[in-house]
Amino acid sequence: MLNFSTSEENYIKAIFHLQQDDGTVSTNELARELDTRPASVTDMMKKLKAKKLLHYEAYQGFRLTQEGKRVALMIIRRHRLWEYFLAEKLKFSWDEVHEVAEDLEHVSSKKLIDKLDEFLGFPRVDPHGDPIPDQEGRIESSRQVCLLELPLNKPAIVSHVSDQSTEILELLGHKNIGIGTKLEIKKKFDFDRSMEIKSGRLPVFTISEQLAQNIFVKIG
Amino acid sequence: MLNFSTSEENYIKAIFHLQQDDGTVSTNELARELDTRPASVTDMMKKLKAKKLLHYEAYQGFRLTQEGKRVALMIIRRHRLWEYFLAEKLKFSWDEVHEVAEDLEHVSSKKLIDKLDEFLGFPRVDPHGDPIPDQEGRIESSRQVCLLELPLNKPAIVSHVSDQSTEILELLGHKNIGIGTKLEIKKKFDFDRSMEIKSGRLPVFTISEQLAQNIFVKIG
DNA sequence: ATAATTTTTTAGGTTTGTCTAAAATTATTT
DNA sequence: AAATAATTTTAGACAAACCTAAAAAATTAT
Repeated sequence: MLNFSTSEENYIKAIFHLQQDDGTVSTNELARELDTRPASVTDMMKKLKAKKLLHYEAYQGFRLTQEGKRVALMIIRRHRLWEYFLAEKLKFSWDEVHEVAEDLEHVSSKKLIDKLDEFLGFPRVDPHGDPIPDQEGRIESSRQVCLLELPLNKPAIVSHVSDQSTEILELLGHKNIGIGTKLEIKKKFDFDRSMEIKSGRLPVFTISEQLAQNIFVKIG
Repeated sequence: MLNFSTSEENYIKAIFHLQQDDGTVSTNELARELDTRPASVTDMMKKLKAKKLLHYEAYQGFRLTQEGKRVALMIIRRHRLWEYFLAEKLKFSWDEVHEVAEDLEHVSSKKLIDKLDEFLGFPRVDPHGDPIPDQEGRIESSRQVCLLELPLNKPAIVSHVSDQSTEILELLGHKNIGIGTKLEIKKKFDFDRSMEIKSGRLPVFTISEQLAQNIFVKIG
């Protein structure tokens, strides 16, 4: 079990997130995601290829090998366990955990992470509703659907918010939507794809297409 | 409040430990402590001087400025809080916590550390008996004494072990000595400065001068 | 006080991870 | 299919943090 630098780990994680299933990732895409330059991406891709973490031929894009995916899942495991710890034990608020976990995830002691997992009671999802990979890298694929696709009047539970910017979190906070919120769609408007939502005993409120796009729910 | 690299932090911490009170630290000393080369030390000393963390003139040795000490105490605070967390919450054994804390201590979110402190109940000493600096960098100076200086038949409590090598920890484990162990010296031999120790209801046992040198105790 | 030794610094090189600018390749338009 | 545009890679630099080997300064011994 090799060890990787913080930088290498950030690249691996970003590729994992960009390549859903078997898609291929482009240099520009990855540069944008990591806020770096395409030339830097190419340099790193060569290094990760040499370490057999990537399938990569010049100009053809890249995707993780099995080994690369395994490494990515371990980084994600660390990240999400720390997020859970920060929210659950240290009482960090939902929107603060990500940044701190970005640092903690690079501390790579396996024993630390497995003992943390045990201490936390083997949680299955992090505070954003994302599943936490187990020691073997296995991940629970929960059948969740984008709020845009949720049928009218079907109760569902918010399980994930894909964008994690301060702006979206502020808006969600204002509308009292968070992971675990139960809601249903009362009306959809074709004109701007906005929708009216009913949640608990709050009065019905409206959300925009852009917002709905970033909210994912689990249906019973 | 500036941020420092892992490497800078390790140098700062090592200097703090080598300069008790107002002593000055030499290039070779520090290189030995950090397992690096004297030339590398000189490079870093220039950098830390430029950042006003060090008093340093070529060939004259160095010591931390007030600001340097403040930074050192914050790193030590992080290190010891994580050690406490690892031992107390994650059930790491005494001799495993140091290595992992070496990594965790470089995650520099102040909020993280203050919340961790609170979560742990504001512990005053880490699992090795070393005091934990508070948010302001204040440290409890407990009046402890080296076992070599403890008078005969005076009960004392083990509060600190200065060497933390696996070898010494193995020996201490074997003799059932740990932080918090109550003991007293029953006999001292001038020939080799070895001593006979009585602890709890165990039979009297002997320890060498080298070992006694590394054990510190608190006297009632 | 001078010579020998030790310590410390300088000079110059390496690796990792980044950058800019230019060249090569691929994709898109006309 | 050729020209234009976009993407990707190469070439060459730079900063951080380390190294070795040689020079400079300080210390110790004669």
